[in-house]
Amino acid sequence: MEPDERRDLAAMLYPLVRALIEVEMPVLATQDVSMWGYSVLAALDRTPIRTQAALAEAIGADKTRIIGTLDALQEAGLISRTPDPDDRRARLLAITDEGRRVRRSVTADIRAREERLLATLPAADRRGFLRALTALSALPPGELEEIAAGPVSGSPRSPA
Amino acid sequence: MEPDERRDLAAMLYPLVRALIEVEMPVLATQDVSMWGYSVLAALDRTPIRTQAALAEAIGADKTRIIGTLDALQEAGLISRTPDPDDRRARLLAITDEGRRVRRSVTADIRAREERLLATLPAADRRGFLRALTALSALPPGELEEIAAGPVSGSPRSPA
DNA sequence: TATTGTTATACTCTATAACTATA
DNA sequence: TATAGTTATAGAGTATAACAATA
Repeated sequence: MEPDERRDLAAMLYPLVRALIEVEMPVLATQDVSMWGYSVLAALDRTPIRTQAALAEAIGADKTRIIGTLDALQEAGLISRTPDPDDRRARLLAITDEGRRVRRSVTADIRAREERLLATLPAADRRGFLRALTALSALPPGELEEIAAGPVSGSPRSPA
Repeated sequence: MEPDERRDLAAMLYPLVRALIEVEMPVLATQDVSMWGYSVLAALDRTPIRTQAALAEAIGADKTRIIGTLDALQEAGLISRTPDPDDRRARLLAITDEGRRVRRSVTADIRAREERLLATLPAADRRGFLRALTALSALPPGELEEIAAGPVSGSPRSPA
């Protein structure tokens, strides 16, 4: 048996995500939200956030990059963005009822499409795939790279 | 039990590929090849290809996009690019011995890093993950999108 | 006329730096 | 002075169109 006759993970995963994004696009279009807009709605549906920078970090984006997205979402009434009375520099971010409705609708549609895909896999592989994916994506930022880099020699504490 | 309490596949996979690419970058740098350069070497190591357009298609790129990559690879002596005597428009593409060496070296290093990552997963999940990933990435282009879109009503043949 | 490879152009996405308003 | 948000600028990556050589 040659168990290692496989392509690199990135080589397999890269086209896969591109295809999955293609799948999501028409769903997002029906509700007039962008990919990042949907990502913001999903994050705020889990919990409100106190600053835009924290939100950007939470969804793996840049604080300058999500501003247009937030403008559009607010304009569409899907999120609220109110200055914090205690610190008027910050903007308190929360999802609205309408935003929640849009988010739930999009998620349900995407989930249905994903399930059709996953249904083509053997049950055991499907379970393992989802469990592995959940575990890997739950790693804190940078942790995956560190594990891949391997164990370091020398004392791990007090570098200077 | 609520088996569906998970995030969207793309939401989990997107940061994962970004992290995996981060992992590959330093490895590629040691051999002075780009991501697309490595992709080309991997494709040509499987089989020589008769035209640049076919190569581009094989690695999911655009024929105009890989030209600079091919220039660099040829310049570095990692591939050969000779006009086809039978059709002087076409360029016969093949990997060189040196290209093969570079490719093998990069793959071995990347594989070692990936294995450290996969070692953090339970064996059953790891197997399922790799099997599912292999199956999904083996789908012909566009097939995944079609499966996700679901069954169509109406006669599937002779659309016009 | 059609095709292969190439070059030129534009468009999208992202990253960096500079600016404002609050603290 | 430091921080949250914003705007402006530039860079990378990608897609589209036009072009030269060959068939």
